[in-house]
Amino acid sequence: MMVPILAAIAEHTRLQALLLLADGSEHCVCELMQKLDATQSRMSRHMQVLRQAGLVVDRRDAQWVRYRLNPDMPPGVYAVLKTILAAERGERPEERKIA
Amino acid sequence: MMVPILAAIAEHTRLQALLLLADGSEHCVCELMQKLDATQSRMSRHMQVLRQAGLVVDRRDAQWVRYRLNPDMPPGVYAVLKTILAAERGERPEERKIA
DNA sequence: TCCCTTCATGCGCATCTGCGCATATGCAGG
DNA sequence: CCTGCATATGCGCAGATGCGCATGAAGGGA
Repeated sequence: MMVPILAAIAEHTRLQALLLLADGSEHCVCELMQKLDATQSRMSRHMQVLRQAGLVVDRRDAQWVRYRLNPDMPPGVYAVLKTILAAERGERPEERKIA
Repeated sequence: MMVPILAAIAEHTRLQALLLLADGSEHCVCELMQKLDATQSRMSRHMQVLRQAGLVVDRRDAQWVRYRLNPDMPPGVYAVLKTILAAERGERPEERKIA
């Protein structure tokens, strides 16, 4: 079940976009493409991938499309995303055994 | 930093192999290929990908090569792997906020 | 209605990925 | 040595992926 989700996250621009969206607020494509130095079509397509993976949701707001983390993300997926973003930021995880 | 690691995990056979290795013990390629219904070359190559990603280590033992989880995996990577495997197993994560 | 901004998408291309097939390599036993 | 088992790897191929370019579609304002 996790493979498509992981594949969606396993790309630099998409992971950076998720880091930006992890502040909990909405971000339009134009903001994301500026902050991540991506062309418009590239950014748009990456957001489609994240949307199809169920990681983000979008909302029309006048001529903008606002993206945010999917608030209905399954708990397991949410935990995975949180852990990945923390690791990407270089944060220290809490201790625990693997098995 | 996480993208190459996530890309390594984001493939069905490799994720299943990691689930088997997560019992903490060593497994030879012949065992993995049988349990995962994979051909020999396919299994061998997948294990190379996991090894190059730093997720597993291998050891020669007579004519076998024993694979196990990399005991020197960075804590952040270890936490990510643990969370992904738990999610793949359908386990419930502990609660926490994302940002 | 016309124009501008924002975003999505069809198309073609270069590259990457995963695979099977065949072959090479490493090791043990006779 | 020679044979057999376990594993790695060169090769070529089919499909997937990421990209730029151009265009379409949706909405706002004069």
